Amino acid sequence: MSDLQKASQKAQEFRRREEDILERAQELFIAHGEEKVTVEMIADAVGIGKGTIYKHFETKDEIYLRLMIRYETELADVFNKLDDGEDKDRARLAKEYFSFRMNDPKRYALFDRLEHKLTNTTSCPELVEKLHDTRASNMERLTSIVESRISEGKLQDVPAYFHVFAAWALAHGAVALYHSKFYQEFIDDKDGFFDFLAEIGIRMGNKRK
Amino acid sequence: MSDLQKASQKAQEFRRREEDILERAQELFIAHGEEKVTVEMIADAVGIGKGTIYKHFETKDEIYLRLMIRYETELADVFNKLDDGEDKDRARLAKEYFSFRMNDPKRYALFDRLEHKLTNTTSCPELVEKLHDTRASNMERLTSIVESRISEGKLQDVPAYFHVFAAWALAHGAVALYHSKFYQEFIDDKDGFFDFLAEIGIRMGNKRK
Amino acid sequence: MSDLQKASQKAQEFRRREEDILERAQELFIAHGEEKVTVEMIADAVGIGKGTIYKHFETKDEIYLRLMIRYETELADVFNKLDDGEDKDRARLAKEYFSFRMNDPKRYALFDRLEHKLTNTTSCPELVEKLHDTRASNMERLTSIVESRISEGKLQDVPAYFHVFAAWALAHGAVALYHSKFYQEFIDDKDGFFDFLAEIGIRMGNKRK
Amino acid sequence: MSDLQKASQKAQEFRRREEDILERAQELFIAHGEEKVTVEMIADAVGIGKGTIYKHFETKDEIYLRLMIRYETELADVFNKLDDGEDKDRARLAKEYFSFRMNDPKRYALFDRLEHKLTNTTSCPELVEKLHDTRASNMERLTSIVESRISEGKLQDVPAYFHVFAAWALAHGAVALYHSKFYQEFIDDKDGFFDFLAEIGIRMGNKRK
DNA sequence: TATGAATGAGGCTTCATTCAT
DNA sequence: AATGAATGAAGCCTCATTCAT
Repeated sequence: MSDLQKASQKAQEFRRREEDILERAQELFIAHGEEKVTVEMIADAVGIGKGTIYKHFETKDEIYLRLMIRYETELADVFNKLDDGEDKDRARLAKEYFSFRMNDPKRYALFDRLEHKLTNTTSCPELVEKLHDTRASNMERLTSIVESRISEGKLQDVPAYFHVFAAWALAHGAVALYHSKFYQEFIDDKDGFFDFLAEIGIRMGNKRK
Repeated sequence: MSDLQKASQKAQEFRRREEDILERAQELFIAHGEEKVTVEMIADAVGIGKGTIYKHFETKDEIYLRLMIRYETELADVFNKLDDGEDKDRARLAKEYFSFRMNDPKRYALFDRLEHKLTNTTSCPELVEKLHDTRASNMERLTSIVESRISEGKLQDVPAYFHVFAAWALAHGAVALYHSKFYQEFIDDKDGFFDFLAEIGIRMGNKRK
Repeated sequence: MSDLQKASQKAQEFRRREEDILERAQELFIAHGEEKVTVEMIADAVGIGKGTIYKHFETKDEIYLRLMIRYETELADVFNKLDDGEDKDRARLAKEYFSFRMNDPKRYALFDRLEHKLTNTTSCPELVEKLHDTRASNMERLTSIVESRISEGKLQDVPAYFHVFAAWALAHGAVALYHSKFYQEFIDDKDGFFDFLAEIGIRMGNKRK
Repeated sequence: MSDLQKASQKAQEFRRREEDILERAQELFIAHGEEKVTVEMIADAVGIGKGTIYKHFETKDEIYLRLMIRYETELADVFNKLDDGEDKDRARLAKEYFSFRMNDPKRYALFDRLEHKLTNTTSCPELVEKLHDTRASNMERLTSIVESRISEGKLQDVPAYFHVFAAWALAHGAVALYHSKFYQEFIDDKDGFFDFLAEIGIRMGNKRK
C-alpha cells in the first residue's frame, strides 16, 4: 500500500472516530441530560482517551454545535434524496420533513435545549454560521413547496413561511408534550391523539371555502 | 404593638423576601440562563447574603420548583377570578389561558427547561407533587370547558384533552419559535404571523362540516 | 412576693435552663457525634431560641468545656458523698470511681473526643483551668487512697499515681473497646469479658508475693 | 523504552503520589487535628492541585479510611516478616504487636478518632469491609498465639480473645494517657510509669498459682 | 432577657481544559 | 495522533455567631 493510501485510510478512520464520538455523545446527552454528561464519560463510551476528544473538537460546546449541524444536514439529505427521484413529489417532501422532525422526539428536544444554551455563547461563530446556512437552505426548500401550493390555490395566500412555521410550531409542541412526564399521564390514547394532531397539521393552512 | 402583631409582621416580611428572591431569581434565569446564574448572584440581586437564601429554600432546585409552582398558581388565580364573575363566560376562560401562556414567552421557555432538569431529580418530592396537583386542577378546568363545547356540537367529538393538548402544543411551539434567534430572522411580519397562528388555534378543533 | 424573691426565682430558672441545655446537648452529642450537632439542633431540643444559647455560653466550645467540668464535678460529688459517711471505707471510694467511669461509656467517649478538640483551642482559658483544678482534686483523693494501701503493704511500692493511672488506662481502653463496632463483633461473652477485665483491674497493682 | 514500560512507570509514579498524599495527610491530621485540615491544605503540602487529590480519593472520608487500612496492613506486614523466620518465636510476635501499637501514640489516637467518625458514615462500604478483613486477620494471628500459650498452661484458660482484648485495652488506655495534656502533668517519671504498665501487661493474664 | 433572621467565611467537590510524554 | 494525570476556577451548601427588635 502506498503512503498516500495509508494516509487517506488514516484520515478516513479519523472521520469515522469523529462520527463515533458525536453518536455516543448524543446518546448520552439524550439519556442523562447534557449537563450530567462529562467529556470523560463520552471518551469512555467511545473507548478512547479524554484528550483525544480534544483533537476532534475544541470545546464541549463544539460538540453540541456539530451535533446540531449534523441533524440539519441529515434533513438536507432527506430532501436531496427525494429531489433525486424523478417524480419530484413535493407534497411528499413536506411530509418527510415532519416525519423526520417527529421521528425522534428525544433527540429533537435535546437540540432544543442546546439551541438555548448556545444562543448565549459566542464561541465557534463559524460553526453557528454553518448551522444557520444549512437551516436556511432547508427552509427555502420548504417555503418553495408551500409557495407552489399557494399558487395552486390550495393554501391560504399568506407569506409562505407562515405555513412552514405554523407546522413547525405544532410539531415542536407535540414533541414537548411527548416529553412532559406530567402531561403524558393524561393522554391515555396516544395513537389517537397524535393522529388528531397530524390531521390538524395537514388541514391547518388549508384555504377556507 | 403586641408581641403577636410584631411576630406576624415579621412573618409577613419573611414572606415578602421570599417573593423577592423568587422574582429576582426568575429575572436572572430568564436573562442569563439558569445554569449561568449562581446562588450568590441571586443573593446579590436581592441585596442579601448567600446564606439567607438557604433560610428560604433548601437547594437551588427548590427555587426552580417553587418558581414553577408559582406560575401554575398564578394561572389558577386567573381562572378563579373569572369564575367569580356571574356570567361564567367559559369561552373567555380558554382565551385567558392562552393569552396567559403566550404573554411572557421567555418565562414560559424557562419553565420548559426547568421541567426537563427537574424530571431527572428526585429531591423535593412533595413540591413536585404540589406542582402536579395544581397543574392537574388547571387542566380539569380547561377540559370541562372543552367538554361543554363538544356537547354543544361546536368541537369535534374526541376526548376533551385532545383539544386542550393540541392547543397547548401550538402555543408551546409558538413560544419556542419566538425564542429561536435563527427562525426569528425569517419572520418579517410578526404580528401577521402570530395572528395567523391564533386563527389556526381557534379553528383547529372545530367540527368539520 | 418581694422583688428580691422574684429575682432569685428568675436566677434559679436561668440556672435550670442552663442545666437543660447542657443535658440535651450531651444527649445529642452522644447520639449523633458532636460535629453533626448544630447549635440550632440543641436550641430546638431544649425548646428555646438559638440566640438564647448564647446568653448562657459564649461559644459552642464553651458548651463542650462546661460539659467536661460537669462530669468531673459529678465525680467529685461521688467522693464527697462517700466521705460524709462515717466509716470512710476508702476501698469503696476506688470502686466507686471506676464504676462511675465505666458506667456510661458513650458519655466518657464523648469527653475523650472533646479533650482532643479542646487541646488545640485557646479560648476559655479560665474554664480549662477550672476543669484541671477539679480533676486535680479528684486525682488527689484517689492517690491518697492508694498511698494508704501502699503503706498497708497491699500494693506495690511505686509512686501512687502509677496505680491510679494504670487503672485509668485499663478503664479507658475498656470504654474504647466497648465502642468499636469492629471489635465488639468478636466478643461473644461480654459479661465474661468485662468480669475478666475487672478482675485484672483489681489485681494489677497488687504486691507480688 | 517500550510503551509498556512507560505505562508501568507512570502507574508506579501514580502510586507513589498516592502514598505521598496519605503520608502528608496523616502528618497534618496528627499535627492539627483532622477537622482543621482541609483538602486544600493537603494538596498544598504535597505540592499538587486540589483536584489531583480527587483523582486518587473520591472523598475526604476515603482518605481517612485508606489511612486506617494502611495502618492495619503495616501491622500485618510486621507479622508476616516474623512468620518468615524459622524459629517462629510467637512470644516475640505478641511483643512486636504492642510495640507497634505503642510506637506512635499520636498516630494511633488519630485512628481512634477516625474510627468514631467513620462509624457514622455509610460511604465506601467496600473499604470499610477491607479494613475489617485486615483487622480480622491480624486478630486471628494474635488469638492463635494466645491459644497456644493457654494450652501450654501459661495463661488463664478463658477464651483467647479475652487476653488479646485486655492487652488491647491497656495499650489503648496508655496511648490516651500519653495524649492528655492534663494527666501528663502528673506523671513525672514517664519511663518508670510505662515500665510499670508494660509489666502489668505482661503479667495480667497469667495463670494464678 | 429571648429571639431567629441574617450573615459570609470557608469547606467539599466537579469538570472542562491543558500538556508532557 | 493519543493519552490521562494534573489543574484550579467555580459552584453549592453549612453553620457558628451576631444583632436588631
